[in-house]
Amino acid sequence: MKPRMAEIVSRATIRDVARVAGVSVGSVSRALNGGKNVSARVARDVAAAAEKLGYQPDLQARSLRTRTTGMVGCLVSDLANPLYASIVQAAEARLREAGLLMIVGNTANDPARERAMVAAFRSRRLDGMLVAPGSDENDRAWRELAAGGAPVVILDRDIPHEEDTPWPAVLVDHREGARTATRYLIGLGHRRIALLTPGARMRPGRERIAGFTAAFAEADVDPAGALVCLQESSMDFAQGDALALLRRDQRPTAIIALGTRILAGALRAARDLGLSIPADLSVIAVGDTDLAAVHSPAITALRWSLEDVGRAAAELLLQRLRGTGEGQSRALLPVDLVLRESCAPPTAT
Amino acid sequence: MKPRMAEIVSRATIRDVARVAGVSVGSVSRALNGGKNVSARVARDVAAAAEKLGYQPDLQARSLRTRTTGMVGCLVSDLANPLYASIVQAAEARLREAGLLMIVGNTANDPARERAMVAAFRSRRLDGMLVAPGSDENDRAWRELAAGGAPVVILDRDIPHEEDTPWPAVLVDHREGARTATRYLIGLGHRRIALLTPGARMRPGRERIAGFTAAFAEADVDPAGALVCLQESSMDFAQGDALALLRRDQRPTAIIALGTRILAGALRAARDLGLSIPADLSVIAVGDTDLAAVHSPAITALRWSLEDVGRAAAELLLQRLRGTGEGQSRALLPVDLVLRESCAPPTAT
DNA sequence: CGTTAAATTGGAAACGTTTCCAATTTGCGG
DNA sequence: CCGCAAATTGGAAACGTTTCCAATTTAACG
Repeated sequence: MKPRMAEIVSRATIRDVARVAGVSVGSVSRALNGGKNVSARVARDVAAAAEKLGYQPDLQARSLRTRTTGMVGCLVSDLANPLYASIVQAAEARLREAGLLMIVGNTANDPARERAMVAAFRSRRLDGMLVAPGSDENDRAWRELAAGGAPVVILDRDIPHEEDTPWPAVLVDHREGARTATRYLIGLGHRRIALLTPGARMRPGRERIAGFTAAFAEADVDPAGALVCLQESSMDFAQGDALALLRRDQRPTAIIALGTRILAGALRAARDLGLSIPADLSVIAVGDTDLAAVHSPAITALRWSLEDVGRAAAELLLQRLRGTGEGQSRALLPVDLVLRESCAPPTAT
Repeated sequence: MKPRMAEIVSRATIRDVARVAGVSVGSVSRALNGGKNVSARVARDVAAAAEKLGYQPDLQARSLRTRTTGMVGCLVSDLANPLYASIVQAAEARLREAGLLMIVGNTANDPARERAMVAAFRSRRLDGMLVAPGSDENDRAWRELAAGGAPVVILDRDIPHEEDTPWPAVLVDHREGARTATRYLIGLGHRRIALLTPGARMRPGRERIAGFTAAFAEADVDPAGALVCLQESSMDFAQGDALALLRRDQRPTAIIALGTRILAGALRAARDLGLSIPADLSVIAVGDTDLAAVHSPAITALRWSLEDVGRAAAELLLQRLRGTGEGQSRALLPVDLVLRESCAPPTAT
């Protein structure tokens, strides 16, 4: 049954183009894609016919034949978190540039969801994946991932690998960042510093703790002053903990707090106790959020480029997809300390 | 060439399952999908074979046959903006629940990109789309969109429509929100109020301005006191404008400021001028961001549920996809005023 | 002009499904 | 046990591409 009326929505296929151009479908395909081995006459006629019919190839069908979908998946635990959102955005930008579409999935740190999404990605034959697993623990999902054959790039996580070939990954140097921040505070004279960060379950937290304690060790300061407080990433929770912390006899004179929620909780706790920043309490934010930049006083912060993370991840993935020379398989991005108004030497107590 | 070695990554196809189960491919398909018209024996054998081979159907191939991809597109102008990120996240959650994958695209308000993405979505035969265009102006992209035949849901925009059938859309009642906030300030005694919001180019801005002026009109207050300041969404810019505004002879005694950046600019300007909040200046935030909640004093804010927007949009789209009864085609979500500490009667000047 | 190599072309076979259709089997009532 | 309807089954035709292969045309060269 040939298309009859304009109202029929069914779109022009390559066969229609072939008919109109008076050539074979094979020639149309060659003319439109390769451009190689096709005479000027055919090229012209095919172009005209395609134009006339408004032909757009069905990429779905092409995928079936070429075994490549032009789509990559991206799995994060919390899309609404500006941290991830910026990374995803940057990666999407780079991938789109390369003609790829990005499929997002929110895992909410739920391993079951992670597995389900990985399965969905595999079933849809996605060309590759960007993933930021909710935990470093060895999840069945990541074995399946490896089994799939599609290249995978890990975002700021340490996924256990079997042989001596680590996963391609984009990492942020949280350890060095935390070390710098801590050293800075110690240099100002602080001896009791609290680090408020979520889970040691994941690489960023672990690295930060390592850097934090390393700074104490190398400055030869009593390590008892290094207070590591593991947090859930909720504002109320952080506020409660921070309150308890600041009410102690020997309260910390400085706080290093992650992200937006925990930082916010710490700031509120300080306010509730009438502690002024930086006179009574120094504060460093981990992650340069709007909140840190805009707060009064402006909060000194550890900053790394989320755009770079996303872009680097996309780049790494593209490299794998093209299979060109492998290049290097990991990127380690630097963390800077941007000095603002929230740190000062501790007042003698 | 049959698969020979385990190392060959090529996956089991339906034909392999058929061979192992000793039935035809048609039966396998029926057994695995419909389940209807299939004998117990075949069902058992097929299930066993599929299990044994680790068969997973190629959804790409299925799409070709069924003319449905199980994927929907989502186009926003700024994924990194928490406003959009939360909406996208909520929509993704609902869609995944329904077994659909979501493809995201960042348009950066660039009409060319919007068109390109729409074309890409069409070529990939996506089942539907969620879009938040960068402007309400009638863009060629939206005509193509309509032409595609796939259902489209608009996020908080007014896209011109031709006949009397408006686009399905999820809208937020910014007008009523702005009206409530303004009325509240007028009730406190304010007579000169500034509204800092970006572009009247898009529905939210337009609606806010309408609600703002409506509140002045209905309270019978001199409309000259309603100062609408159109803003770019940049902190520095907002700060400069706010400074100029607050240095006027008859400076506003209250400010309604959008989002994070503009609000931040306004707050900084107030601080620079030594105006204390709320004694010298009342402030209302449009959008309940972390900044508003955490600032000292905490900022009274207009709040609406981004999750609801995303979920409603997904729901509307699913409804269309299922073609069930059409239901209603637009949702209007409420805006609340959450009272905090940043508003007070103006001091006599 | 004749011969051979190179370039172009048409036709058909994939890719992995679903679904139609005809053929076969099963079930049931008499 | 027969006949007929219903249920099940196998085979093949799509879906819209790309790509292989053989056949044809064009080009090149002596």
